[in-house]
Amino acid sequence: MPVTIDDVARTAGVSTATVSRALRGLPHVNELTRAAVHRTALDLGYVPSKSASTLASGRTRTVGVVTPHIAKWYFAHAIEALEEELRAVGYDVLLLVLPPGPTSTRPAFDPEELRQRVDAVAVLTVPLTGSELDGLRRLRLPMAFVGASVAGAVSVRIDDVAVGRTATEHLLRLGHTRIGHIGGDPDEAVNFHTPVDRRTGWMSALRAAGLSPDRSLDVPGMFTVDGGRRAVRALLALRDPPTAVFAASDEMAFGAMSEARAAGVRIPEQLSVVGVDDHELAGLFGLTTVGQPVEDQGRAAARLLLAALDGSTTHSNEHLLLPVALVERSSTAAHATAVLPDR
Amino acid sequence: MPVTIDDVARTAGVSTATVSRALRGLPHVNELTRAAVHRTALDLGYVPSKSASTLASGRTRTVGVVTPHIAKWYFAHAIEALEEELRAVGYDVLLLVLPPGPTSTRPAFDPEELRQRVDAVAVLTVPLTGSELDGLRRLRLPMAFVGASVAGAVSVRIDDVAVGRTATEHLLRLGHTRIGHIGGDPDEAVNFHTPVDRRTGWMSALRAAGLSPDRSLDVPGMFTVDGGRRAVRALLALRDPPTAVFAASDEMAFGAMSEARAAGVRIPEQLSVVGVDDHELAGLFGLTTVGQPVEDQGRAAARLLLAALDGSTTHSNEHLLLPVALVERSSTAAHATAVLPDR
DNA sequence: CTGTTAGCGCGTTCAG
DNA sequence: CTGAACGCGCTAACAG
Repeated sequence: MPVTIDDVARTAGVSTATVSRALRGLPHVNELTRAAVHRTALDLGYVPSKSASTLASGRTRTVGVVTPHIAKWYFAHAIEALEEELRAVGYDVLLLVLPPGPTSTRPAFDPEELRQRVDAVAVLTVPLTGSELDGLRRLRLPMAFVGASVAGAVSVRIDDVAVGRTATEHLLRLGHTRIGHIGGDPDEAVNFHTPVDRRTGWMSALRAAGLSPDRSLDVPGMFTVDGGRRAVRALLALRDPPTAVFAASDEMAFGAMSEARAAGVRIPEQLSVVGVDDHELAGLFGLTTVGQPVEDQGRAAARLLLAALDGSTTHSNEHLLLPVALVERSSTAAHATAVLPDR
Repeated sequence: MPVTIDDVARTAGVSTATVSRALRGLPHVNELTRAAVHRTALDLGYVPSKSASTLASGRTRTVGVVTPHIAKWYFAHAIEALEEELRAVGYDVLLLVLPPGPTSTRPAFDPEELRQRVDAVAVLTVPLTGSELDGLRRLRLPMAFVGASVAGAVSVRIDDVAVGRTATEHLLRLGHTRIGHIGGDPDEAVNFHTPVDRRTGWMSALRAAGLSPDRSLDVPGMFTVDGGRRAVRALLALRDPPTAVFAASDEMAFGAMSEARAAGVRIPEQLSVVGVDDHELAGLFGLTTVGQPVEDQGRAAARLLLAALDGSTTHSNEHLLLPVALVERSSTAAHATAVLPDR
C-alpha cells in the first residue's frame, strides 16, 4: 500500500540506489536527475520507511531520553527543549521513564532495551544504580548527562554547590544566621548528586560565615510541594526555628511559603525563603530564587549528542557548566534584629 | 555485533521460527522448548531488533502522540499518563510537537510523516486544520482524541460547556452578576473547541440567570499566566468592572489573582476567581476551580487505542466524557452587596 | 509441534 | 554519475 523506493525509482526511470542517494543529499548525483527524483517522490507522496532504513544502515535516527518524570517542571522543560532541538534535524525522541524513588523500590532498568533502538542517549537527572550506569556504558553509544555529570560521558548541568552557596549567602547577607535547608529524599540513590550538592553549598556557606550548621535545620522535602509544606512545618515546630529557609527547588519553596503563611508566619518579615529554578510561577509567589536555564541545558545536551553522532566531535569529554543567577523578589528580607553589612 | 535471533536459534538447537514463536508467547510451542529458548535468549542477552520486526510484520508497536506542548500542565500530565499506560504493554510513544498558535503561523503538519512509523495516534487538544485532520484520517490508523472530539474517531474529554457553566453557576450562586471571562486566543484555529465551549458555558449560565453577557467582560488570556495578568488588568480598568471572573484555565487564574492583588484588589472580598484544571498549585493559591482528571483522560485514550489495536474493539466510536467537579477554595466569596439565595 | 523459505523496504558495496 | 545485487534481522505462510 505505501509508496516504496521502488515505485519512485520505476516512475522516475532510475534505480533505487539513485533514488536513495538523491533523496538523502549524497554527492555523485547529477543535479538534474536529483531534481527529477525529488519531484516524483513528492508526486507519489513517498515517505521512506524508517524501519527499513534503520535495518539497512544500522542507524536509527532516534535518541533515547531517560528520565524519572515527564510532568515535573525541570524534566518537562528539559525534554521539550531536547525534543525540539533533535526533531529540527530529523531525530526522534524515545522516552524512557524510570520510576523515581530509591532505586531499590523500582524495577531495574535494563539498558539493553535501548540496544538497536537509539543512536545516542540523554540521561536526565535520575538516580541510577552503578550497574545501570555500567549497562548504559556497555551500549557504547554517545551519552549525555543533563543535570549531573558522570565520568566518561559528556554532560551539561549547573554547579549545584554554587546554587546552594548563592542562595545561602544571599540570606547571610540579609543578616540571617539560623538558616534552614529543605532538601531531597535522604534515602535517594547514591548517584543522585543534585540534592547533595545543593546541601553542601548551604553548609559551606554557613561554615564560611563562621556558623556551624544545625542538623535539626536540615529537613527533607522530597522535591515536592507537599514535601515543602511538611518540611517547613517541622522547621517551625523547632524550639529555635530558623528565620530563613533555603529550599532546593521552587516547588518545595512554594509549599513552604504557603504552609508557613497558613501557620500565621509572615513572609518575608518572619521568614525569608529562597528557592531554586526560577519556575514560571515563582514570580507570582514573589519567590526569590536561584534561576537555572533548563531549556539551555536540554538544547546543549542535544547539540553535544548530535556532534558526537556527526563524528565531528573532538573530545567526548565536555562538561558544560551553565550559569545560574539569583533572582531577587519579595520572599526574602533582612533579618529583623540583625545588623546588616553595609550593602 | 548484537545478538540475533539466529544466534539464539543456533545455540538452542532450534529454528528461528521457533525462537520467534517461543519468545512472543505464541501457541503451538512445546513448553519445554519454549523454556529452553527463553533461557538461551537470556543467557545470550538477546534483544529483538525492533526495526526488523516492524519491517517484517508491518506493526511498529509505537503510538504517535500529537501535541502542541510538552511542558504545559495539561499536556505534560496527559502525556505522562499515556506513556505509562502504553509502555506497560510494550508500546513506545513517538512525540510530535506541533507548534501552537494560529495554524496559519506554523509549518503545516504532514500526517504522512507518521505512515509506517506508528500503529495508532493520540491527538491531544491541538488546533488542527481541516486538511491535517483529513491527512490523519487517510492514514486509516486507530485514532483517539484527547480533550476534544472529532467525528469518526474515538475520544475522551470533559464536557467543556459544563465546565464553563459549573464555574459560572458557582459565581452566580454567590450573588455575582458581573462575571468576567478570561478565555483563549480568539485567533485560534477553528477546530479548537475547548476555549469556545468553556466560553459558551459561561454565556449560557449567565443567560439562564437572566443576565445578558457583556462583551467587554469577555477577554482573551491565551491560556498563559501572563495572558491572565493582562486580561484581569483590562477587566479592572473597565468603567464597571466585574466582581467575579471565570478563567478558562488555572494558569490564567493564577496570573489573574496575582495581578489583581498587585493592583490592590483583595481576593475574594473584591474579586472572586474561578479556574479550570485543579492544577497541583491551585491549592496553594487557594483557587476555587473546576477540576478535571487529566491522567484519567490520558489513560483512557491509551486503553481505547490498545483496544482498537487488539481488534477487540466493538464500535470504534466511543466518546468518553469524564466527570469534572467544582473544588471550592478561598478565591471565591459572596458578592458583598448581593442578596444570596438561601443556599 | 517444528523447520524452510520468502520477502518486508531500504542502504550499500562494487562494477561499470 | 548510475545500476545490480546482496543482506540487515525478523515474521509469516507453508510444509512436514
